[in-house]
Amino acid sequence: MAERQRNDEGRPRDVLARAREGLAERGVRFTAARRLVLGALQRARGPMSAAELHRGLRRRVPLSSLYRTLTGLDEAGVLDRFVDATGVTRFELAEPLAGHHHHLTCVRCGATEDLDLHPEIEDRLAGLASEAASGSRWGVVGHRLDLEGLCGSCG
Amino acid sequence: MAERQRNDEGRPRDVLARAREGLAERGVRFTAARRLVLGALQRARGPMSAAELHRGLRRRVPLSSLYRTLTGLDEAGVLDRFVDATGVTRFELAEPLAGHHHHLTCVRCGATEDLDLHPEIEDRLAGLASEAASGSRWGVVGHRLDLEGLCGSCG
DNA sequence: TTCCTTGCAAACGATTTGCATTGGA
DNA sequence: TCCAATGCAAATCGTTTGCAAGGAA
Repeated sequence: MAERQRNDEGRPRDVLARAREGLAERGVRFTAARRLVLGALQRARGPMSAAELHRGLRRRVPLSSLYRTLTGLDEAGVLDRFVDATGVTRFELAEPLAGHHHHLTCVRCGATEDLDLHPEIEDRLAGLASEAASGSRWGVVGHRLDLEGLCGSCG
Repeated sequence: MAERQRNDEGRPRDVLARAREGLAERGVRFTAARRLVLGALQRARGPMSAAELHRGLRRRVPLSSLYRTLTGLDEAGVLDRFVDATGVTRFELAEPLAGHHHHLTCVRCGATEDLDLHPEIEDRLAGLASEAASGSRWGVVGHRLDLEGLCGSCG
């Protein structure tokens, strides 16, 4: 349950390779800071905030630079970002790299872990979501199912 | 699809009555400002931000007071709050008052509309969520399914 | 009187930006 | 050489808080 191997593209080599490509295409350099961030996100058990990354990285990268690094990776399509239940932005490897998954989030502190659903459950969910979307007047581009609970420290 | 009549407790009278009770129990007064906010939320088609309420209210209530009002109503159990995709906090009548529902949110501007699912879909979703939760090591207290799309203005 | 509630201004925390400087292809 | 990347400080934005003044029970 600790291992992370959602699909073949989730392997480290591919992540770096894809990242390098995506960045190159946009004329964005593949610098040490960006490599560090990608490494940290690969190792993480869930999406991380800028502050968490800032604490975690070996080489000290100023917060403002970190934000710029994250924005660059995001725009290059290598990262996804979303705002967690406490209002802070969290980053993770983009879905094509990390694989489709969901989140388990702590309603009290915002801690967030990845959650892989059984493929059969995932299928049923996709069905539900599209049924639900069919009635709507907006152009629906996706869905998001998060389970909310209390993490180890807050529980 | 435009009407809002999720369950019997969603009726205006009950909202005010329940609010009055909840507030009284906590020694919180049922002031004009609080009544105004509840009225606005009842009329809304979806959860509102403090800024939106601030613009919308007839009597001009300073933002800081508005936040305090909202916090009071939240603590009295009359309101629910959550952080939207753009990081701003949105408020809506609490689930026991407004009925269980989901949201359709604009990934670009954060605009959020209520979305009522067909009861049968809702049942299937609840089943899925509990199956998904059963594998987790956290104490799961709920789930949240949001559909993401582009609203009328952003589409 | 006794608390709760207001207003206003100042404080906060997360994130962004301006600008001068450094560094890599 | 040149343009992107960096550091640092200052600015933003949504939200919260301190404090003195106003109001209702």
